[in-house]
Amino acid sequence: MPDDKVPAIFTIFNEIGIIAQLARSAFEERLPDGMILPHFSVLNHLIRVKAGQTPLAMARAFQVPKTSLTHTLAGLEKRGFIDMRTNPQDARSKCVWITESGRKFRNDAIADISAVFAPI
Amino acid sequence: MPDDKVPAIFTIFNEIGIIAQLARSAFEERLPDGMILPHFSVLNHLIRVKAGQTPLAMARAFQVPKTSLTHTLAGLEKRGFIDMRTNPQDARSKCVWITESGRKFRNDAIADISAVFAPI
DNA sequence: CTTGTTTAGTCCGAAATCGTACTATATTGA
DNA sequence: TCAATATAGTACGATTTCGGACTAAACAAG
Repeated sequence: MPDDKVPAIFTIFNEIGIIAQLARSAFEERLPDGMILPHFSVLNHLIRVKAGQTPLAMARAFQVPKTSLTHTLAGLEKRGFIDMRTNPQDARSKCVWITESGRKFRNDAIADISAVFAPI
Repeated sequence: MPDDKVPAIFTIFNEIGIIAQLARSAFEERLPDGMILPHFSVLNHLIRVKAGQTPLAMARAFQVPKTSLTHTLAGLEKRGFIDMRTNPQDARSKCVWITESGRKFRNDAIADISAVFAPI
C-alpha cells in the first residue's frame, strides 16, 4: 500500500498521537517528584469532571485497564493527594476523593506549565 | 484555580491526549501477536518517512528515550520485520531497514484497521 | 434462602518504558 | 599525533502498564 493510499483517518490519528506524545514529554519534564501524566490526569479528572467516582468508572473514562488505575491511585494515595473510602452504597467499590494537598498540587502544576505553553 | 480559569491551551492538549488514548486502545485491540503501537509506528515511519535511518534519529522523531527504542527495535528484529546493519559511514551507529515481511505486516494491519475506522 | 452469575478491586507475573551508567567509535583541538 | 570531548548504542535496574487469576460483595433465578 503506497503512502497516498493510506486512509486519511489513519494519518489523522497518527498525527494526533504524535502531538499527544510531544505534549506529554514537555509536560512530564516539568512535573516534580516522580509524578507522571496519569497521576495528574486523575487529579484533573476529579476536579474537572467529578469527585467521588469509583476507580472502575475512571478506568473506563481513561480507557485504561482497571489494574493500571489501581497502581496510579496507589501512588496518589501514598503522596496524600487522594483519599479512597469504601462506597457506602456498595461495599465492593470505593470512592476516590481529592485532598486539599492534591488540589493544590494540581493547581500549582497547571500554573507552572501554563507558563511554558503560553507562547504557543 | 476553577475550571474556567484553566488556560485553553491546557484543555486542548488534554483533549488531544484523550483522543490519542482512545485511538490507541482501539488500534492495539486489533494488532495481533503481541504487537503494540510503537512496533507499528516504527514500521510506518520506515515506509512513510525514511528507511535506513539510525535508531537515534528515530528516537528523536518519536520523542522517546533511545533506550525505549532499542527495546522496540529488538522486538521487531526478533519478529523479522526489520534488519539492523552497522552504518558503513559511522561504526558507532546502525541503520534500520524494513523487511518484506515487515512491509507486509504493516500493510495488512492498515487494511484491517481501516475497515474499523472507516465508519468514522 | 441458596446457588450460580456478575461486578469491583487487588495480586501476580510479564512486557514496556525510561533514567543512569557503560562501551565503542568519532571528532576536536592543541 | 593524541588526549579530551562528544556521540551511538546497549546493559541494567526501577517504575509503569496490563492481562489473567483471585477474593469479596451484589444480584438473579429458582
